[in-house]
Amino acid sequence: MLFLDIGEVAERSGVPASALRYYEEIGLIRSEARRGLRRQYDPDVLLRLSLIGLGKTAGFSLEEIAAMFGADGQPNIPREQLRARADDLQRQMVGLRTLRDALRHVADCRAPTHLECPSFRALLKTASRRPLVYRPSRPETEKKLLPKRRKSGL
Amino acid sequence: MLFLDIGEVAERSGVPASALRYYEEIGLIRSEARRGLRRQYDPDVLLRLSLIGLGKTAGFSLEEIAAMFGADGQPNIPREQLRARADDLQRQMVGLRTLRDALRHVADCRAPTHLECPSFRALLKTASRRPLVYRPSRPETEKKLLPKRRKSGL
DNA sequence: GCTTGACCTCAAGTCGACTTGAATTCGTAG
DNA sequence: CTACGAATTCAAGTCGACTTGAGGTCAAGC
Repeated sequence: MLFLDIGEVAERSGVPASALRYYEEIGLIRSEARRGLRRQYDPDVLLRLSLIGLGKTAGFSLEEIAAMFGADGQPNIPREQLRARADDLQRQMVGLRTLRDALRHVADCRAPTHLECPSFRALLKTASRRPLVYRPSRPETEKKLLPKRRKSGL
Repeated sequence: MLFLDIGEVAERSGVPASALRYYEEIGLIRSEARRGLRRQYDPDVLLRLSLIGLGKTAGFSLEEIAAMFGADGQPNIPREQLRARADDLQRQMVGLRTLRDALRHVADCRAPTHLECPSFRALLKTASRRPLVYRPSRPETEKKLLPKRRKSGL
């Protein structure tokens, strides 16, 4: 057989079997057949899982990642979306750099307490109330792009 | 009175009243008194909330933030912890920069599909299976540093 | 033929940081 | 005095991405 058992896929991809079943449930991957009860996966699923992993590290949600695969199963990522995400990352980095510098400054500051450090106080004014730690600009997701739970894989 | 109602604190700080009650429940802030049932806050709570906001944007969990306040209520942030977090941010930025560049490259790539783009394929090898999107190095948090739910504020 | 262990399904639990809702209690303005 | 609105408590719900557990099935090796 050219098919893989779920355990095989899990081992080779590093994605736990429970996650694989979950991915299938939400239609993110699929198994090609069953042997008895057991899912049989096309080895291609490994590439797909790499893509999914990449999407995740890039900060896409599973729902967004699912939308990036066309009906043919080929990844179909709009270049504009990639650029937009790159710009998100850029903005995130700028914020992180500011924060990093401020933290370092405060760590080295000689003021007796942090509260007396002027740059710490400045930081309080500026850095607060700004969500910095990864809040990707999700265009209004109208729910149900993915059916929450479905009976079987896609 | 020099005290503030919860609504006042909410308005001035931008933190919803429900969140303020939650913060109090977990011992992150406290109210000084009650007028009838109503919490009365010392105006100092506003500074404290700024600090909390800052901690959040820096990626600390509420639990970690709570640990940064000494028993006296003064913030007491170990400089080493600040440096460590700055280094976390640094690492996070490096990863983000790589990812950003890769995304831009792929967006501009002339290969017919992303899968045929060599740098995309390279990205699959390297970027995958590496948690990038903010997973701060939490030293083993042994649970129950903060009692999950407690009867009253600290 | 029997055991073993990998796999199955389905429901429920987890985590963090809150929000929401229902039922109730007050303080204050009219 | 009464109504109003702001607060209160407590339990439960939310979100995303899974994990866990109980109880059941099945293919392969001995």
